[in-house]
Amino acid sequence: MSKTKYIACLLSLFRQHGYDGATLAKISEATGLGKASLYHHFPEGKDEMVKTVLHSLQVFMQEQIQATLDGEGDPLAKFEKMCDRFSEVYVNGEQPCLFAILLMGSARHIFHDEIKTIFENWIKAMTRVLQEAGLEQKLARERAEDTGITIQGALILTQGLDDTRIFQRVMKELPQKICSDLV
Amino acid sequence: MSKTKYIACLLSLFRQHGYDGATLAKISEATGLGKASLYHHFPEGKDEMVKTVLHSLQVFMQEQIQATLDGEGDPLAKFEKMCDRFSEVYVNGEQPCLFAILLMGSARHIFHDEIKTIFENWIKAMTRVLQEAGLEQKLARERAEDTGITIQGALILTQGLDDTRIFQRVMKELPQKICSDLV
DNA sequence: TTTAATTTACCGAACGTTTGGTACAATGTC
DNA sequence: GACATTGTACCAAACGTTCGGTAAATTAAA
Repeated sequence: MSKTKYIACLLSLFRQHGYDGATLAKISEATGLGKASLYHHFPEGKDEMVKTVLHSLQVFMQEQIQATLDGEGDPLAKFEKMCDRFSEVYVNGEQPCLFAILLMGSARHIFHDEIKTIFENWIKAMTRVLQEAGLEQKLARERAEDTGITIQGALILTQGLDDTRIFQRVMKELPQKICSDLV
Repeated sequence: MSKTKYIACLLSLFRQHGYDGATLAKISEATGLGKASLYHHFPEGKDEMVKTVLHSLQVFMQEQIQATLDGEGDPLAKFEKMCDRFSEVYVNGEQPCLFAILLMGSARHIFHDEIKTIFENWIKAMTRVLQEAGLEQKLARERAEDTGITIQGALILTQGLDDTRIFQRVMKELPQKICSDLV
């Protein structure tokens, strides 16, 4: 199994069980790797596994989300593509967000800086789109924040009410809502 | 120390450290009770502690939030009062939401039903207000959901970006946003 | 009103289990 | 032969939980 496969496996485990819940025993079983092998690939242990997963998510955000936002096309099309990507990632709200899981977990302080950077870059990319579309700096930033808030909140409520229709509805309406008053 | 004090102490601990992070050792230290004594007050252990805290939060939601929404006054005033209560509870976004913490944690399945009920009752109460204000059933329900989404999302983003101004801004704007087109 | 019985609140010490992590020899691969 | 990879065995520390038992308050019986 390749390193990429291991990372995908780890991401799945951490999303399912959280940081504390994803024990080395479970990780060992899911990857098919013994403990010794896990420590061969991730010498610094569990924290390194999480950081590796976070790094791969940072790359995903850069290559898939920010690239889309910074690329060609009208704002509406960009946000629609962004929402499509997130719908895939979160499987229509069925799966939670690893960032939220880590932020709400016992090890939040260990990974906070990485997550903060990822969030900040994401919000900034959205802000840029809205500024280019004619929105004043402050308003653009606020609307970008509101977009992030909506997606994260929809994931929480979808989990809480156990109803993926909520996430699906929100993601369908979101691009229009962001761009409704743009020129 | 009274049972009420213990519950407040437990709530604080679970919000700070999460379900797994709040170990019996920490709980023992924070409450001043020995581990064995904790099992006198909560015979079923840690899970019972969480369930007791959840029950107290359910009471809070009923007496403070739903009572406000079901009471007298215009919709805007009701939602303003609701947002004020949440601003207190979450200390302007500095503190996370226990529901989100539990939903994102390893023990989510244990407490999911309780949280679902609390969420559902909250959303329903908001829906009622918006229906009485003239909104059609489906639209009222969706706007109530969006309100819950906004609050939960604001808490996540505030934690992630480590900036309480986000939560404060959102909570200030939210009541107007909900009621802007009501008769 | 004293005394006996019971309940309530509490705790130190230990339980068995699981945790993340390590040492090292064995195996595969170039 | 050299080096990456892995299985086996092991560890100390921490986990939630339970045990046996004490001190004080409450209730019942005399």
